[in-house]
Formats: sequence, C-alpha cells, structure tokens
Amino acid sequence: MQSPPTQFNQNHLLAALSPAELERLKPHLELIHMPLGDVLCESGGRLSYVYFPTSAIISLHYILENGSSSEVAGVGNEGMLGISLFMGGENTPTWATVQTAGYCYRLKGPLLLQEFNQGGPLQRVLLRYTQALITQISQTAVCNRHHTIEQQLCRWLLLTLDRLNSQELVMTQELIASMLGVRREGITEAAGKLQQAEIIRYRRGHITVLNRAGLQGHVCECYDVVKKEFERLFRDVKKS
Amino acid sequence: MQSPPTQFNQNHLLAALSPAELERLKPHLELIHMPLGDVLCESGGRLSYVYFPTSAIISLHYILENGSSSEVAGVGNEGMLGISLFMGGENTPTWATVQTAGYCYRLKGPLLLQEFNQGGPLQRVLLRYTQALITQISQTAVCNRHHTIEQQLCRWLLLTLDRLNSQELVMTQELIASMLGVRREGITEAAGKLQQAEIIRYRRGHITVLNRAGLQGHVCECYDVVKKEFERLFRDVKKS
DNA sequence: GCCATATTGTGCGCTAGCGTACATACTACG
DNA sequence: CGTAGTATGTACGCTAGCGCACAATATGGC
Repeated sequence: MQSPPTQFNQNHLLAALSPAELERLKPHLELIHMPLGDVLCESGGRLSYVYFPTSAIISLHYILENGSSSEVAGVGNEGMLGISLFMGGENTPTWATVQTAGYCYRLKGPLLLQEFNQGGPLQRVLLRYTQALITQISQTAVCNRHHTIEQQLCRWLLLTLDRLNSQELVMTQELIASMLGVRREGITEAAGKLQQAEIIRYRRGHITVLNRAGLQGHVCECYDVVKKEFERLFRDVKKS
Repeated sequence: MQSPPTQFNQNHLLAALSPAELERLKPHLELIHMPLGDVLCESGGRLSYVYFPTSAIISLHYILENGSSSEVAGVGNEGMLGISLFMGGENTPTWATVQTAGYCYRLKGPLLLQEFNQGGPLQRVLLRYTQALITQISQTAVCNRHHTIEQQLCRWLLLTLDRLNSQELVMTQELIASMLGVRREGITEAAGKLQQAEIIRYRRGHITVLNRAGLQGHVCECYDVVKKEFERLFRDVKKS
C-alpha cells in the first residue's frame, strides 16, 4: 500500500478554502483510513462527521425494498460526504458506503456547520459542490434510462479513475453490478468486450485500465457532462 | 379557466418565509401566467428570474444528443425554479419547460440572491428545499433503473396530482412519454391498463383520476420516498 | 502446496420495452 | 357539418437485459 495521502489539498474542496478557514479547521481535521465496504450512513441515519476523501471513494446509493440497489452518485477527492448537514434535514434516504478503500479527512458536523454559517468562501465552495453533485445525480438518472450497460460501465470506470492516481481499481464485478444496479452477468459481458478490445485487463477483483482513450470511445455523453461540471466548479472556485 | 391563484402562500416556499422577508419581496413578486411548453431555461442558459409556481408545473429535464429526453424532477407549488442562482454556477445542463400551464410568481435573480445572502429563514428554507429536490432526482434515477413503465407512470401521476388542486391533468400521452423518457406506445399501454381498472379515465389530452388509492396500489416505493421528504421539508420549516 | 471460498464465465429461456408502421377516432376550426 | 390535423390504439418482429443454473478458475489462508 502507498503511504497515506496526508496533504490537505489532496481533497479539492479543502484545497479551495481560504487560508484562514483552513487554519481554523486544521486542528479538527482527522485523517482516517476507510476500509472497503464500511457503511458511513444508513438510510435515514444521522452523520456525526463530514468526510473529505483524499484517496477513498464513497458511494451514495439507494437500497430498494426488494434488496437490490443502485448508486446515484460517487464522492471522491473532488467532494465531500455529508451535505445534508448544512443543507438541512439532517439525513437522507440514501446510503453511503466505502467503494474504494483509502483515506479521508473527517470533521465533526457541528464544526463544519459553524464555519458554514459564517458565510465565507467555504459556504460558497460547498454550495457550488452541491450544485455539481446535483448534476451528477441527474445524469445518473438520464443514463439509467437511455444507455447500455457497456456505456454505463465506461462512464463509471472513467469517473472512478478520475478520482484515483492509479490505473488500477480494486473492484469485483459483483460490486460494480450493485453500483450500476444491474446483474453481475451483465458486467461480466460488458467487461469481457472491453477486455477483448484491450481497453482493460481484468483479474479477480482488479481492473487495470490499459487504454483510457478506448474507454472514452465507448462512453456515452453523460461522462462529459459530469466531468465538465466538476471542472467548472473548480474554475469558478479559483476565480473567487 | 379558474381565476388565477393570487395568494402568495399558494406557493409553499413563499408561505414559509418570515413576515419581514415576504414584505421585502412582495413589491417585486410578479404574478405571471405560463403557457404549456414555454421554455424557461435551456441547457447552459442563464436564468434572470426565479419562479415560484402556484398552479403551474415546471419540468426539469435533460435532452440527449440524439434528441430524446427525460425528466429528472418536477417543480410545482412545493418549490421553485432557479436554485443554481444561489447554489452557484449560474446554469445547468438541464432544461426547464412548462409541463402544466398555470401561474407563477417570479422574482429577479439578483433580488433573491441578495435576500439569500442575508442568511435568514429564506436561506434555510431554500437550502432545505434543494435537499428535497436532490432526493427527488435521486429517486428518479433509481426508479428509471428498476421499475416498470406502469409503476413510473403512477409515480408521475401522483406527484403531478399532488401539485394540483384538481383531479384532471391536461396532458397528452406523447408528453408524458417524453417526460418519462419512454415510447409513447408504452404510455398508451400502461394507461390502458389503468383505465381498464377504472383508476383513470383518458380522453384526448385529458386524464381524470377516478381512484387515487388505485394509483397508490400500482405505484413503486419511490413515490412515498419523495413525498415523505417533501412533507418533512415543511415540517422542519415550521419548526424553525 | 492444497483446499475452501470467492470470483468469473457461459448458456439457457423469458420479458419489457423499443422501433416501425399503420389504423382509428377525436376535436377544433373553417 | 365536414375535414385536417392531432391524439390514441394496435400489431409485429427485435434486442437488451433479466433470472436462474451451473461450470470453471483464481487466491488467500492454512
């Protein structure tokens, strides 16, 4: 395993704070490792911390009455978990689990809220992030309706790749299937095609992306929409 | 046509403002009629007004490169159009069109922003609404993945019904199909079943709901999730 | 090095929904 | 009152993805 990513600015939101804000928060930011599968928040549950991933990826997903599930958005080093704390309502019908093991900074909810209510750049950044998250969720809705499993797999792989430094994801087909809300066999088939095209290599819980451009050739428009929105978020934030 | 709904409190968000806030805004709130199909915002376009529907319903939807479309959320008298104004980012990849003709109060964007930045109850209400909107969009994503056209039609009818005072919607099957992102024939079939079960009556662009409980018997869990979230929104708002 | 277990591959038949084409029936408007 | 145009009904073959069953294979722990 690589050494833990201990720079605050490895999370883009923390990186976008004003120096004064970051100094105030620093003593309370706690670096923790999050193991795969860890449940951070159940449906209707209350978060006592907010999490700023540096290398971990968290999945926001909904679990149906019949037990099947599907992801509505992911949270990586571009974002944070726990927007409902400052948006109000305290909890959501959504679950949050660790989809890729790694590190997060966490911060006690009330502290974040206090800083948010000052109305400084942090507020602006967090609201802007929430807007980008809305775009991501919307695009998931559209993609679920209109695109093939293969296209969705490519979208998902690219988004996940963008949140990592590495070309390799630790991830079973079963897990990907439950994220996309499809059968595991559907992923086997789509991944098989990508492997034949030498775009990815698969080995028992590890996917290596050999040819990123290849993925982009198979992905639907949804990936670009989400990606551009995140780029815009950080462009805007810098301007401020 | 009924007489226009001219009470500010017919929009639940306006109704939830503090008296002082409402007094400040009142002189600037302009009641306007919105005809069916009116495009309020194109993808990437900038809104100069925010809209608080009283009897109109606005659809937030995405249009794919190939021309097909699907709705990610609706906005009726429970909400407002234009959250990106205070969330930041100014625009979204989403379109906003009038799905049911009716009335809205509109307000110049900068005025809303100014009030929002005061950090009073209005800010709290709008953020809380945005949280509920996120739930609605998330549930659309889940529903698109897992539920049948019939279930989705029921969800959509119930949500629309909740935003109206009437049991009759003015709505062609073609339009519903483009909302749900499915074929028109799919709606014909699903609506036919509901009609046989004497739950709705269909006549050329008009749907009358005969038996609301019947709809609830055919709907998926998604409707309840969204509905409860909106109820919670206004419960919370009253508490404050 | 071996084995239990988790993971992936494959092959059915089945269904929902798509795309297309065309027939029918309202209804608004002249 | 007739007609043009819009809205709805229906039919048919096709495909993606499902549900299920089971075979094959890697891997970590002993």
